[in-house]
Amino acid sequence: MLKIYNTLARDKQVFKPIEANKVRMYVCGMTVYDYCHLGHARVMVVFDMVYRWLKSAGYDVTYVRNITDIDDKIIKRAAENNESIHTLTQRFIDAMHEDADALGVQRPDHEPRATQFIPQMLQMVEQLEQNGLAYKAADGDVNYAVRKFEGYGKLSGKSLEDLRAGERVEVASEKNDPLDFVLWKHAKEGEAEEVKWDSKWGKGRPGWHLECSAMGTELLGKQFDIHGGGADLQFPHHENEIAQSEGAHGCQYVNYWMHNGFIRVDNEKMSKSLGNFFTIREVLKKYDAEVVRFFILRAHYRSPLNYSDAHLDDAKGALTRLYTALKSAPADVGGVDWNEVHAQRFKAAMDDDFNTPEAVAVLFDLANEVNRSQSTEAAMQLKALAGVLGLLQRDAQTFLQGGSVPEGLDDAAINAQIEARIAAKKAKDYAAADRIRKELLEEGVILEDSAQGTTWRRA
RNA sequence: GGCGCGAUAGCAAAGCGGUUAUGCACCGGAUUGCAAAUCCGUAGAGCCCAGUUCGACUCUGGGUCGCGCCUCCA
Repeated sequence: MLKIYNTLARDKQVFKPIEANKVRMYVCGMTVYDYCHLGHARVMVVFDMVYRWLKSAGYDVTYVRNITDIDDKIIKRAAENNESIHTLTQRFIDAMHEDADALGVQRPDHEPRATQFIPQMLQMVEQLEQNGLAYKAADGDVNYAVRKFEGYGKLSGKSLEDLRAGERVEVASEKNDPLDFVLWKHAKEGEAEEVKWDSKWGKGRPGWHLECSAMGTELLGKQFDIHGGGADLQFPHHENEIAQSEGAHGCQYVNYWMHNGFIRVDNEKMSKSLGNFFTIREVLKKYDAEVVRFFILRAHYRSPLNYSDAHLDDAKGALTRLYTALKSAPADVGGVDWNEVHAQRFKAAMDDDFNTPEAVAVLFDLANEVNRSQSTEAAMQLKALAGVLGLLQRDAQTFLQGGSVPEGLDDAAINAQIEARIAAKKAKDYAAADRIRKELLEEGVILEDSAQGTTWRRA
């Protein structure tokens, strides 16, 4: 029985899908004006894990992760680069897919782009206007009248009074209430034609919050099961989505809200604005993508996760132990035997709000079992179980010999040295054998002797 | 200022009202020509102060500290 921590209830709740055996979930994706950083990697990997676990549990899952391809920052960046927003966003969408693929993130069932759902967005604004929740301001923007929506703040736990009390310095605004947010931004002079769409309120473009409500509704319906995103989206983004969708449709929007914790650097949130971010591709130059995925999954998705080379090194060492246990595992291991004791512990952990640290601990216990018993069944079970998390699916030797920086000596050179060392050992010339081993070690190659012969891996 | 989250061994990170989390590092042993890998074993924890309880790292209250949101942010 799966339990999910629902931000709306601030508690773990038993998961009950709207439609038996079907799950419809939506995750806020990227605004594509730059390369993805590690924080984006965490969202992608975490919800990929959720997606995989739901499917593994037998659900028919429809997973939507949107792409914001129209937004102030995109317009600004495109102007700076003197290129069209389409060229800009397409480039970063491609880059995002490369990063996601590297991290073993499965493609969502739908990746809607905001610019392809403008009619649905306008329709929603119209509905909100009819329901008395939207108004056109003097500056031409169409805003959402927050105070007219009962229940505003139910997700973030903020009341309108609290929000007003905590208000920051507000720029001069045409809003009826400073907390109102924009549904439709009027077009400004000098803006490219490609960022303007016609509407009954005049030319303009959609507000960010509106995009997700409209795309979610279009692809998943007025009410769906799970909505995810980073913890920073809880307010105002998700709060506003609720106001829009429930205000327009009059029914509950989402049943379970999930929010992942941040990646931190030196104990501070990694973000564009703080400038302390590392892009995924930057990190992948130094660390194997599976190490990064493992690093993310060995922490609970709601906990903060500090990024540093030391922690990545630690994750690499741990993953190496798991792969070492799989050295003689067959390539094709088949499915998981869910009746086996480790699998049951694994399932219990995953069903408890996706407790991947606990699930990973089970993997280590199973690795110990594999090493002790040399059982092929145990090895197959380990690989199959890890596969549920999108881990350990490569050939163990490939992983172990790949190393973080696949450069230096090539395989042939290493094997030649190993042969030379075997000859030296046969001749009882241990000084020569040790010298070869030491030289290889200096090249980052670690030798391991066993009854079956000598194998090597990269440090 | 308002709202929320967290504090676990050297580092990272979970569960649990009483019985080994787990990984890395450390110590002892097995194995090895010596290593590495592996196995066996030891050691090491729960921010502070109260309370509840036969018993609290785990529950309650109060502190302290850290982080996040209240503006675009995954």
